[in-house]
Amino acid sequence: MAKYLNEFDATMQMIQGKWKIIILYELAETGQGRFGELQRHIQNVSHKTLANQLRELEADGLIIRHDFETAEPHVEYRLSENGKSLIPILDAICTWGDTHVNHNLIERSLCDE
Amino acid sequence: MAKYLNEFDATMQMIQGKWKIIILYELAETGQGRFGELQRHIQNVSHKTLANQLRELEADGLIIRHDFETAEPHVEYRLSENGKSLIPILDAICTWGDTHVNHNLIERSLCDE
DNA sequence: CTGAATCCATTAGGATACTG
DNA sequence: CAGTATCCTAATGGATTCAG
Repeated sequence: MAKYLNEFDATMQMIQGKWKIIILYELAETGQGRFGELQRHIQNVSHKTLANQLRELEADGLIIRHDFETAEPHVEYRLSENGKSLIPILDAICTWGDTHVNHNLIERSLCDE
Repeated sequence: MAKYLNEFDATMQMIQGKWKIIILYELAETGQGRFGELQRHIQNVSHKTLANQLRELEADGLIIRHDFETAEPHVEYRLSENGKSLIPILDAICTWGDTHVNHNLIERSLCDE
């Protein structure tokens, strides 16, 4: 059962990162997006951080970067097949959180106020 | 689709942490374990870090801590129902990693050597 | 045995400015 | 527009020591 821990860690490395899943979902919904579009849609992400996360996602083979190499810089990102196959996993995590996490959060938020 | 991102983050917070999943799997396999047993079975984890991760898992409701309160300190940890319900998700992540990650890792390890 | 406290190294990520 | 470089802060986790 625990013999796939290396694969677990490798997968976690890929989806850990404050904005990576938001990026993946954004690309899953829109099909593709330019750097500036992503930055506008994903509020509060800094320029540098978005660039970092995109590079890591690309290095991990989850997204594909297409540089049009025109005079006016134009780059588009989209999900790779690997990236697409990850979406159901992300959905499963969201669903688990929705049914198991909320109550904990509510209890805690009462302590915070 | 992306409306559960808060739940995603909350779930990720719970399972991020260098040893948390190893702890969860260990408890899933053995049923329960004492602090010292966990430290022996999980090689390379420091005393403090194991204590930290156990406290966080307990605070998140994924494991249950039972203090026998005997003269000779005796504490056992086991999965809560929430913790058990998370195992299939972890398995799904492992399985995805097994079928999608390995090749990337192999390609990279060639670069490292 | 279990766990808390202190000190320290590493890393992620934000702010900003600069390049092509 | 897209990307890089520098500086800075907060959080993670390891080593060690102390306490019940």
